[in-house]
Amino acid sequence: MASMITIKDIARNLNISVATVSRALRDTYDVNKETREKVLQMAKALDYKPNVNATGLAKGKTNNIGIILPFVTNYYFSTVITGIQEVAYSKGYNIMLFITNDAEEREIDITHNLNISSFAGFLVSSCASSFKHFSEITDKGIHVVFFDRVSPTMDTSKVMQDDYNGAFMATEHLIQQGYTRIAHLAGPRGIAMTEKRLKGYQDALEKHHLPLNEQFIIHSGFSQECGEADTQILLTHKKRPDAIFGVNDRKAIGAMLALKQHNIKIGKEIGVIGFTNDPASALISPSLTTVAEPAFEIGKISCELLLKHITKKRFPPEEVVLPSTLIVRESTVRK
Amino acid sequence: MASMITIKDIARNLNISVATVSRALRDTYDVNKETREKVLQMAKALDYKPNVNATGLAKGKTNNIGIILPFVTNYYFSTVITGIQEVAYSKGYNIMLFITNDAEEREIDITHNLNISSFAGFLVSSCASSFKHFSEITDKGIHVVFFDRVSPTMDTSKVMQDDYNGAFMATEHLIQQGYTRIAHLAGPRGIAMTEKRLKGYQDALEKHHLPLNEQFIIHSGFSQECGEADTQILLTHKKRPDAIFGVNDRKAIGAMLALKQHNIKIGKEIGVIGFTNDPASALISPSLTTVAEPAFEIGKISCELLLKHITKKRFPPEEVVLPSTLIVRESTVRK
DNA sequence: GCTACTGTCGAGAACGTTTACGTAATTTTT
DNA sequence: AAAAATTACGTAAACGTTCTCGACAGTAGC
Repeated sequence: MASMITIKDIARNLNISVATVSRALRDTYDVNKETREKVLQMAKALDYKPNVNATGLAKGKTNNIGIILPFVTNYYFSTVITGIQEVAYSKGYNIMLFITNDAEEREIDITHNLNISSFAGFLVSSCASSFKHFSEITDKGIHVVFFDRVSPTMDTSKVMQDDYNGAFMATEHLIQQGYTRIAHLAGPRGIAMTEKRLKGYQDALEKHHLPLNEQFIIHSGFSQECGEADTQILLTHKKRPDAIFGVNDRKAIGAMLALKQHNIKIGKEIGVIGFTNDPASALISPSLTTVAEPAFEIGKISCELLLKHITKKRFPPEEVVLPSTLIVRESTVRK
Repeated sequence: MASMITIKDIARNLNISVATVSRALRDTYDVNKETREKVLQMAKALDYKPNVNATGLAKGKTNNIGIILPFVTNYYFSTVITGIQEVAYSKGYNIMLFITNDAEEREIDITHNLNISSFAGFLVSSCASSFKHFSEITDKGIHVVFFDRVSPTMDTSKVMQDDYNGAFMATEHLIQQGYTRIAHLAGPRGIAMTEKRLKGYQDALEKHHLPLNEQFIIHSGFSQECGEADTQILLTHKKRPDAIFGVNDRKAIGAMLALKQHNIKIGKEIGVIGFTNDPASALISPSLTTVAEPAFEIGKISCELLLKHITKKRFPPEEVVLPSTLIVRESTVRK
């Protein structure tokens, strides 16, 4: 246990009280600028760093923000984290990372084991179907901002990409390319994001008077393996789809792998489109058409909103929907 | 400020002292098992969660481990984090994330602004050339374990993949495939990892009596863009290389993109090999031969070592080198 | 010369825990 | 039956801050 420099050391060296040192270090009021100078100088000389535990205890709040999300090993979430970290760092907040592995029990376990009062707030992308464990947090006055996989019911700020319009654009793009039998590899049921993308897909079909084939909609997890397996199922139908819209790039890439196994020409025979703009989508061949999500922006804005909730007394919840943009590549060109 | 349940509430409800409650909650000694039962029951009933700031203050230590690394948006680091998080979570430790953006000043800034005594230890992959800011941490008795980009001089535990043998294997594989003019897209100078992979490359050439061409070794950053730019330079040489060994997959992928621009057949005309086994390496076409790093294992073992340092009084530093394995794909097959 | 400020500072309680020490009650030893 | 040891618990200090009260100058107003 290294004996750290404390406020007392500064006080003793300067022959003043700890109260004055504390004020000099933080406020500017009620302290002579000369003594303030001396304190700051001494603090620097001794390389004083405030003890965050003591500060947290005394003030009843900290500079920690907790991030709770399913994974960190994918482009979208890791980029969101980078965005969050960018603003958190610049404002002097530290981030604490909690990974749920996309398992609801783990998510609940994490929130229940947490001493939530030692957090300034939480940024979360939930994999749960119920949000009770989060309302327990907001009930105690700790702010939560959701991103991506948001709670449809809770009255908090939420930040997300435009899932509905992105899916609509994706589907409409396929239609405009001449595909008519469009399947959708959807996400797990009950997640708002899944439903919005599904709705965008359905509405685009309806707008263009294309029939809605229930067999062409398969719900499963978000992984590449799910996309691959689901596509194998789609290919068993007597009347195959001629295009596949993946709820995300990984499922779309899984679909492409399955198609390649069957020697089906991607684009020409069956079009494929994804969602995310994972760097891999540009590298795979044929390159994958996709809908880009502004992941970094989402992280940045989520964190900014959370900090506003933390610092402003009354700041009403906001819902921010960031535009998604279509990126056309090779996997949806017909000729 | 939500009034949280404290140890005092339990004590008052049970008509006992806070000391007894504290002991009942933590130790088993010096407390009757009946009262202990009652305390645990009451704690559960009140949904008591210990205040980590108070505990940290009183005990002079915490359960926070800090992770300091260059990026989070790539396969390797995000997988390492997942490994770290796996063991940290199971042992009740929380992880605090610091991203340096691969900038030395930022790394130094982070360590200097930290109240390091509020951490149990640090897990770091450094982008710095000097390690003074880390020895300042270990000098205060806080443990640091390096992974991947380790300090060559500091006496701490270190965990890394076998960079030398991996690079040696990669180069030898190219030689065995019949490539003779092998270039190396190296990492930044001064980083131990860069030097080890470079040495493996050089030694493999030497073993097989191939000339070492200084023009075929280019040092630059770790990004895909660097790999692409460096390859453009390589292609201007009168006598081009017939194979390229990238210090990591991203640079190798950058090389592939450059080669594609020149309509050079990858594999047949110029072989390409990477290092990491980024998922993208399997998706790009032709698929990229690479040397796989056990990223998850590295995270897991790093964290385990750190926890041993934290919990055991005298636990001497260990250096763990995990084997790298060659994964042969299409980018290095000649015919 | 008296009151009323204003500016600067210190004393001390408080935040929620842990822990060294003391003590009373009980049990064991002799 | 007295002495010693053990068990179970409480008291209070400590951890490093913050913050509410004053205290005490000095200044200004009358």
